Amino acid sequence: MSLRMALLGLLTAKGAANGYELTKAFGDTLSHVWSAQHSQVYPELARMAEAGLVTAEDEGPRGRKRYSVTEAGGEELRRWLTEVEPSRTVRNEVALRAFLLPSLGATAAAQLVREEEKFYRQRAEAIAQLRDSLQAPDTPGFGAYAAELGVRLSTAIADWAEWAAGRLESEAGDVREAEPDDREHGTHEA
Amino acid sequence: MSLRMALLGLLTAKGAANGYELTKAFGDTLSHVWSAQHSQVYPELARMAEAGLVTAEDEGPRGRKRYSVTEAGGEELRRWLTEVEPSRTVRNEVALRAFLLPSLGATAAAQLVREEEKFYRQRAEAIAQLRDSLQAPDTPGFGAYAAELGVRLSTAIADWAEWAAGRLESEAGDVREAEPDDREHGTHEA
DNA sequence: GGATACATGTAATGAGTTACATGATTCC
DNA sequence: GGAATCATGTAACTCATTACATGTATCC
Repeated sequence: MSLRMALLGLLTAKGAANGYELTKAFGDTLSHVWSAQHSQVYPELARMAEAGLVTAEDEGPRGRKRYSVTEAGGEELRRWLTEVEPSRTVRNEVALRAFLLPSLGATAAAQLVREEEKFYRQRAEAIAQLRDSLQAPDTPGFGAYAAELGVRLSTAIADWAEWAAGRLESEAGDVREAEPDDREHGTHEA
Repeated sequence: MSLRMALLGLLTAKGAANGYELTKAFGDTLSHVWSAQHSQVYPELARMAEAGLVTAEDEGPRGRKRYSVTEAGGEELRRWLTEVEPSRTVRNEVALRAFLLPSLGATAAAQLVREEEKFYRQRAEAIAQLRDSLQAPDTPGFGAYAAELGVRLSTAIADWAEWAAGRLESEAGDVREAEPDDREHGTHEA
């Protein structure tokens, strides 16, 4: 249902739009929230029209179709938000990779998380910019709350990666230090 | 591939295990990282055995099968971690609902995010407890990095919800204040 | 003997990705 | 006239959920 709700929300926020425009939104503004390809969007819009949640106003310039939310569509969105229990299923590849880190050596693992840090630091900045550009204009608040959440989540991942990298690097250092050295015969052990 | 890698990782961490045990791990320790049902786990293990990533030692007490990672399996896990670009696709229902919030009134929206805050505050605490229980024992570090990330992400969501609720509540208050009052004709406007 | 947990599967359906396919308009 | 962008679809496949189906060991 989430894709359907995302589409209803987008149409509520932007007014009428066609599938192409909605698909683009999943590629830019909505990319840190939800994603979908056009091959998923077009059939879903057709099903939604059949269910009476949107109306299709056929045939603009090229074979395009302009969709708008119906009253039933708005109602359905409100119902979903307030009455349907959010899906709490987690399927987080970053976290999965974090879980698997110990199967790598400390050095390789540290390198990996350093890259994660860089990526999410950049993403946080990009979303922050988007959020700030969202201040006054068109739609009342749409995107602002999501952008704020995006910034906080990306920052949290980057901070975690920084912490993990530090830990792994010191671990790698310890191992190196603890290794026997040919030129010296240390008397203390780890 | 993620499910496959999660299974390889679990088997690396725990040593040999059967599908039932692995499925349970997705329900508790791994639930904030990745999830899967037994109907997905059993066929995947069979495919992995066929691909030579794990070996199945048939027939324990009840028709059970004990799986272990092969050398090829370990190699495949390392290869995936270091050479395969992580999937950055975001499909986050919390963020989606955040995006859709403005389609609700401020009061209803505030109530919703207060519930989110409560939920994620509790989740953060639960994972923190798991993390702390993970200190010394069995597997070297498995789970510790993921748990730390889980705590940070859950806390970030709870903090965001707290912030959003505050904002929405003051918005709701402003609206109420700005409304004309019968007993008084206010001279100042919002 | 009955409930609960252990243990493994398959089938139908839905959600999502990648690839195939087509055509119109606009900009240069 | 050719490239880029607009615009919409379908087909094959993979991944995930829900429901159906079956049987064993253990605890009380």
